[in-house]
Amino acid sequence: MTSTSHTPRRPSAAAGRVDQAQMRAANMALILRHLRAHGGRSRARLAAETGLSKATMSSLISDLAERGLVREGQLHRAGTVGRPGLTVELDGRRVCGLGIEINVDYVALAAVDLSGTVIRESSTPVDVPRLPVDAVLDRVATLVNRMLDSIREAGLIVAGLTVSPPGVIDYAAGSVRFAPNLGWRNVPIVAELADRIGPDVPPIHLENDAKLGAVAEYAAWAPEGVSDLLYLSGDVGVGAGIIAEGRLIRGWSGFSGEVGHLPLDPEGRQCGCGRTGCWETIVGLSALLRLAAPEDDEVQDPTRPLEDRLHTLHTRADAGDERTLAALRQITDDLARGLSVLVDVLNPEVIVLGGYFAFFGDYLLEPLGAALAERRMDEGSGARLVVSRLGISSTARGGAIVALEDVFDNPTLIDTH
Amino acid sequence: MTSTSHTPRRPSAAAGRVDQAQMRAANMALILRHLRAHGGRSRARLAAETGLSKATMSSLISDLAERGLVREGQLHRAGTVGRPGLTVELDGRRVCGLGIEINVDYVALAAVDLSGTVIRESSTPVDVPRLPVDAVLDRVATLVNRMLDSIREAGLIVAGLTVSPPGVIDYAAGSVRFAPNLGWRNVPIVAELADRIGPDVPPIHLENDAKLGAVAEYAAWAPEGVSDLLYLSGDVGVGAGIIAEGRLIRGWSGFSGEVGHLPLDPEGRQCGCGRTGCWETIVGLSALLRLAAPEDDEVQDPTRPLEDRLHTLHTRADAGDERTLAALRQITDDLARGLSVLVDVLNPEVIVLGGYFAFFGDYLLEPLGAALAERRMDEGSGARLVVSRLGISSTARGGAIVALEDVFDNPTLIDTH
DNA sequence: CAAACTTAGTTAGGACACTGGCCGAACGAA
DNA sequence: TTCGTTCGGCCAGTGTCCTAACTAAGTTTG
Repeated sequence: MTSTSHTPRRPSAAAGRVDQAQMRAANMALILRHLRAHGGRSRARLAAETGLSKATMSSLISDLAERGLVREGQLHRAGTVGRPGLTVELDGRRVCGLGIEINVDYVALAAVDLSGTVIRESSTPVDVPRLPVDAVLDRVATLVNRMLDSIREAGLIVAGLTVSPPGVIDYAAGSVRFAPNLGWRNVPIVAELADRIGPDVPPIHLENDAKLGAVAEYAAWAPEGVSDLLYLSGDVGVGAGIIAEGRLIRGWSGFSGEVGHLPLDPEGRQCGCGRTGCWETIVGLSALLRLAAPEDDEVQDPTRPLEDRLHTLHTRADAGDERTLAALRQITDDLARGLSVLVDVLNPEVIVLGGYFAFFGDYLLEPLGAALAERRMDEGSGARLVVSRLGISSTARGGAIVALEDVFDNPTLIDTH
Repeated sequence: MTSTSHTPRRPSAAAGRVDQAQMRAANMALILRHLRAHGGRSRARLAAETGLSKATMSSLISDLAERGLVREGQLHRAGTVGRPGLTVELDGRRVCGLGIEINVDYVALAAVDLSGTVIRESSTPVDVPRLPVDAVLDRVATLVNRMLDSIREAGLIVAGLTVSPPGVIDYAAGSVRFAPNLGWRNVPIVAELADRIGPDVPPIHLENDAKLGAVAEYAAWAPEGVSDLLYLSGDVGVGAGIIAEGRLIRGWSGFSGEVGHLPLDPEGRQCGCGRTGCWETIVGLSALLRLAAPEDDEVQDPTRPLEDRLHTLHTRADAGDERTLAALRQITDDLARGLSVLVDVLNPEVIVLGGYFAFFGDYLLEPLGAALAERRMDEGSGARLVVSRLGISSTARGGAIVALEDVFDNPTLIDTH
């Protein structure tokens, strides 16, 4: 259990073998997922809905209860007649996952328990680019250890950690290949953190922010039956997370959804990546600020907190400031062009806008939706466009969920009390 | 077994339940896939490689052999000492799948057996747009019935059919929603064909051509460990098929990979779809012909067979004709722009060019590869660019493979001899 | 040339997971 | 109070995979 796992899962022959233990684990997993998707219900109803027999259901539920993953709730009157059942529901008091977002000027942590409740959350200002890598890792490890202690004191097991650095990840090596905004290059973050976290290191996963955003949003949409979702994170950089048929699509080497550098700007501005015409040069945060205000305007002052600056812009838009509104219109147009590409390629059912796009959702959503609808080739090809409700914490939250996913895949990973 | 299944598989709670029969079926499926991916080998080696015990392997193999899915081959000397093992390999003499491509001017059929061998192939000229829908369906059914009879006479079971119309599909209804080049609208093709094929109708699947091309190509690449592949079909229309982590990505309603209408033409030509600037207006077959020759040139003569016209163009290019070469260069540039979008979004390991792109592979491949490599953000983000070797039959072949996939998913669908 | 060794495949016994039927418990309705 | 319904537990039965021992068929060694 102290092994660090950071490689993306690949289909492999050995993994496919099924024996009785795995059969039982798979059925236990089925019950957990069913409870997560549809909420608490009686054993009898679970049996009917999953197709398992009542006897098996009783056995599996008592097994899950011994592991502290489910608990019995109140009596529940299903119909009008007959003996009422005892509600079985996910028990959040035993297991949680922990997500760690390392960003340019802060480190955010979020712990989510098995029932999906955020039980711990923290955000700590850290000037990452100015500090040596070692110092940052020490700082992160301290924050993580503190939270681990607090969680464990409360009697919970941490099923896993997910670290999310803002940059290009080498999954196989468990390292950050390149994080321009941090000034990091080839940092073996998984091994370094594992060394600094002790003595019991939960498995450490590594994933990028847009993918984790997609996971966090998908957790909210899955109960409604959505299985194809696209998450678009709007920050200085722009990235997408893709969920297809309920699974996170990572691509061959984890670079799926790198949409910030799609060549979509006909005027071909210079991008930080060295190429020209990248999408994020026209819809990224810098583009909004540049379009909405002159260089010496307060919203372009990097010493002011970003949230305040966005708030200022939003207030101006609300007051009818023409330049701000024009900037938002421009962003909308350019966003629509890129989104229409993503819709054509991926055909998602739901598109979730995150980051600063979410902040300006009231201005972007409607015209964007109209622009997309206009391009619709056919009923069914259009997507529902919504705004993230998770805010800044979506990355850390998604990380926690990814870590928990291991338990939902195989509940027997958690030992009996 | 006579039910027609055409809906895309969706994750569902009931499907997840595992019992002992499914455990055995899953292990049998594992063996079949392992044999398909790695070729014939002894029971002992299969046991070691899959993780199953030798005893279980013996039992499963004899079960599979009774169903006619595997057979014993020659003695195979693994090491130097010890008893030599008997090779177990896929047996193609019992089961096959049948793919049916309905195109504008022909209907192509391909039957592929369990071992991946194409055992029947046919292509029949049919002037689909000129004929009433009923007449076309009658004609298709006749062709299918004839091939079914021939296959069944040879003692094979047809595990399933896959029909591929060139148009927008309604999976849920099993119908062709709109096929502009055929003049079809709302044709319930699955039900109509099921009625006309008798008396034993295998399950009928429905899938579009680019997706089937991807499936057919993936079948060739999977043994090399590729699990993320993009297939790009180049015809008058342009479409993509996406394989991610070994699975065909259909999108929410089956419209994934509709890349022909990506807004990538800065000059914004009018497209048949009603919008402007669609990718296929600059890289589709019509664009090549328009760029390479004047309107009254023989290559633009629709009465000549397409293959001849392409051949003419290729000969001209070989002879150094400047206009043809310039056209190919232009196509290359525009193709690269779109492909780079797809690479950024999907991060495939392999990109397979099909259709007319494959025909001009010797001119397109190298400059395209260079253009993509130039845009590479990082090692690992680049994709291998190759040309399809399957040619025109890839759609029908992919259809046959899709039908066979049911057997690879659950070998117990095939009864004992 | 025969005994020892090595590897392949089969057989027997055991552990274990799901099923199905039966039973008591708990409740509403008559 | 009695009947019918539903919930959940219990137990025997079936079937799967696993381990271990065994037979089979070669090679190597003395």
